[in-house]
Amino acid sequence: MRKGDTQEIRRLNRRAILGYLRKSPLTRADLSRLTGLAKSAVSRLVEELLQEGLVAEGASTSPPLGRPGTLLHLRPRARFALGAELGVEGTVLLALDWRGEVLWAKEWRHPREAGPKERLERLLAEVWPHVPGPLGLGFTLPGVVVEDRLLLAPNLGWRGLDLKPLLQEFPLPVAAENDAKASALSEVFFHGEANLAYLVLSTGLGVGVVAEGRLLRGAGGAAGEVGHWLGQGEKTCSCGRRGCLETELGLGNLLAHHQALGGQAEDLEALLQQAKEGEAKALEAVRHLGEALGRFLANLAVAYDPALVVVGGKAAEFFPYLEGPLRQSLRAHAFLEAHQDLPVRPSVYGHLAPAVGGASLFLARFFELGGLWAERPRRNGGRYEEVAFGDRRGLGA
Amino acid sequence: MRKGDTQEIRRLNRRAILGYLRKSPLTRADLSRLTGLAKSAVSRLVEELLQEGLVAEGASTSPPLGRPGTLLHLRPRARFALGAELGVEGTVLLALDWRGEVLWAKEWRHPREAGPKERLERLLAEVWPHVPGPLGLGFTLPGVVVEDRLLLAPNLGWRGLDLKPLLQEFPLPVAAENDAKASALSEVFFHGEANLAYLVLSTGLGVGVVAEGRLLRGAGGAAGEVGHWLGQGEKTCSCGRRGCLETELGLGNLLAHHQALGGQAEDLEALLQQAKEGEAKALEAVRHLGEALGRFLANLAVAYDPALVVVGGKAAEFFPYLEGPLRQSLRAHAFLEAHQDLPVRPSVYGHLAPAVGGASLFLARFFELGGLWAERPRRNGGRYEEVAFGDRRGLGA
DNA sequence: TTACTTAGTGCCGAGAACGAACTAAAGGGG
DNA sequence: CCCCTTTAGTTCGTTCTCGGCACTAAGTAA
Repeated sequence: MRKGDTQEIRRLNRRAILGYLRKSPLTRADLSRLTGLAKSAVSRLVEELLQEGLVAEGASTSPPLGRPGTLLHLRPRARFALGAELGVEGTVLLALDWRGEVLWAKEWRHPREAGPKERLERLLAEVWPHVPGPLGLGFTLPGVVVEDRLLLAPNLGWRGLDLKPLLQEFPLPVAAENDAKASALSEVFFHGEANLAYLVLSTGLGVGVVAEGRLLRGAGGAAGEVGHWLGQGEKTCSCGRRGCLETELGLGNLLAHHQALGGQAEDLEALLQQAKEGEAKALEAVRHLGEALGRFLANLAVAYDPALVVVGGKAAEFFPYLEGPLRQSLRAHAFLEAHQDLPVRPSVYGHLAPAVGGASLFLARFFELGGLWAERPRRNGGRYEEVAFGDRRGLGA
Repeated sequence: MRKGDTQEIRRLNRRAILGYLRKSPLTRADLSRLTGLAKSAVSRLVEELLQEGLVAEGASTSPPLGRPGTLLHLRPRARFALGAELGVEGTVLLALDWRGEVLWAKEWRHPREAGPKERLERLLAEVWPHVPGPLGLGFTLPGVVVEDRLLLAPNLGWRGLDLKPLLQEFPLPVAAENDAKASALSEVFFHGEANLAYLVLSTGLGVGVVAEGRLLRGAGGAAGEVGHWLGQGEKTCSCGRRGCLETELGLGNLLAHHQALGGQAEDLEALLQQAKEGEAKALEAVRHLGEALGRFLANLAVAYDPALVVVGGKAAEFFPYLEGPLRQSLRAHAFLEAHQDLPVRPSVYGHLAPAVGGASLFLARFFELGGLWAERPRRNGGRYEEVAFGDRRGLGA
């Protein structure tokens, strides 16, 4: 239950101003109208933001009548964050500014058997040259993450891992998050849709859900692990159970199905190439997957009722071939009319998406705090606390 | 993006004080420590609340050392709300105070073919004698409700209904909500668990999810319509599609299964009676349902990751017989270890639960506003706006 | 040149919290 | 019996932030 004082009011109003400026340049008068704040209050806060170098003055407006205003805009690269993905294949590290622009990115592969300690130490070595500067480092894992603990990551073969000791080695604030959840957050942060589901479909299947602008984490960080919905199948999943949806929809099964049709593709890259060339069996296998995905999306739609579904992971590359059958199947299976034309689009960041999501953890937090970063530094040793808005605790807390 | 001024500070701090007092009586000094507010600020706000009759002074504490404090508590029945359920069978109307105590309740049945206009007019007639007084009337429907519009209620046979014109007839603030969502809210409001799923299982199946104290509604109010997840079945659902989970788990199918086993029960009441008497076929049918429910809950757990599942609807009455097989099945099918012992319990309000949920819409809102009810009366004609905390819009809005 | 319109600043008052000093009310020890 | 310690609660002056009004600034139109 958050208490209020004058500093809290200042934070709320700075947040509002930065939030509007993030979308487009505005004059002080515009901000006063939009926020409902008095012009004098806006002027004062803007003056503060100018001093801090977060905001800059730009061109003048030329209205049909009256004195022209001075447009204010956020200064590009005034603040940025690092993001990393610890994926099954390798690691991606990048820097991202508040506009979502990737300032630089670096990737490396790793031995199959590399453990968490080894991989995080390599990451630490890569991060060192870039501090100080970034707001923080957010990194993602393909598994269930809660409060810097990794409960289970079947596709990495890791489980029950307390990351805190490793994270304390880093010379800047660090946060860990599930890959789908972080990706979902980056979508809402950069594209503004407050209700969406971000599907990560590669070997595994997971979804990050944002509802009313807030990430749905659940009590133990496991919300959205829909790859482990039990279906009618009988195949054994990497989690050890049988019949998980992931065994049907995961791209491993796409390859297997293609081979069962008599297709010749040794990996997904080859299969994708064949689809691009119009090879019939490849297209048929993809069509089959798209149909199953459409049915799955119909279930996703009634579970979370998103206004948008973003497809990420390796499946995003197959999207042009998946899209048709997927939409047709979704239309046929949707519960509500509104879901028949549920917008579905591929992720824009490609394979960088999870790392972008990681960085957006800190960018989102920065704007949530109204840019008051230096003034409240490193509470809890700099651990990131919450990205979404408002109290995490609710009515009964 | 909410702005802040001094009134907002006051609201936040009144909300904090009322929130703590709602749980137990406390002295001013306790409140100061808990909220972090200065003693003087607490005294001033408490004085205000005493004047308004929301809070009263009670006994003195007798600490081992120092001056005794005066305990403060919320005055029972100082505020209350009306709640109603427009169910398939009939209508329930009740009054509920902030402690969750049902002040009075009234129920009536209605002709099968009664339409929304007819039923709401009857409700209006029953409500008239009780106004003014209540904070508002929240009523629930077994269907998809968004912003006072009922999109679809298969089990009522209603669809695409704009309730606003009907609701404007009421002489107090009115809000409509899905039955499972409202029930879920009442659970979090009265029992304090911020992450839970409230299952309504009768003829239909739906779930209300609360995550971090906020109701999960989705973009179109359809989140949690899990009764319409498509499974492997082939039975035709009331929604017109085939294979909805509801056709498997709905209690209609329980009765059918019992009959298929050779059981003799003409309705659920009779079946329940037989289960109570230990009749083998009844117990077997219920066991079968419990097993399927356990599997379903494993899926629900990975979808929303609640810390608690509450079972409501007619199924709550079967809970003693469902519980064993359900837990066994859940344990066998759970994805995470944490979900193996996911607490599952029946709703405490019995068949009044949805109406209690309706009333809790207004009670929750009242506390969210820090008890500033009369001061912000009837914006939008008294329409209830949001129950959950903070901005509904998020990062990108 | 003047009237009008809109942008932005300066100043003061209001509301709220904070903090320090103070009073109130208990128990315990000499 | 008095005084000391401890905790509860109040009073009062200070600080912070916004709101509102008056005012200046900078355009267009007549």
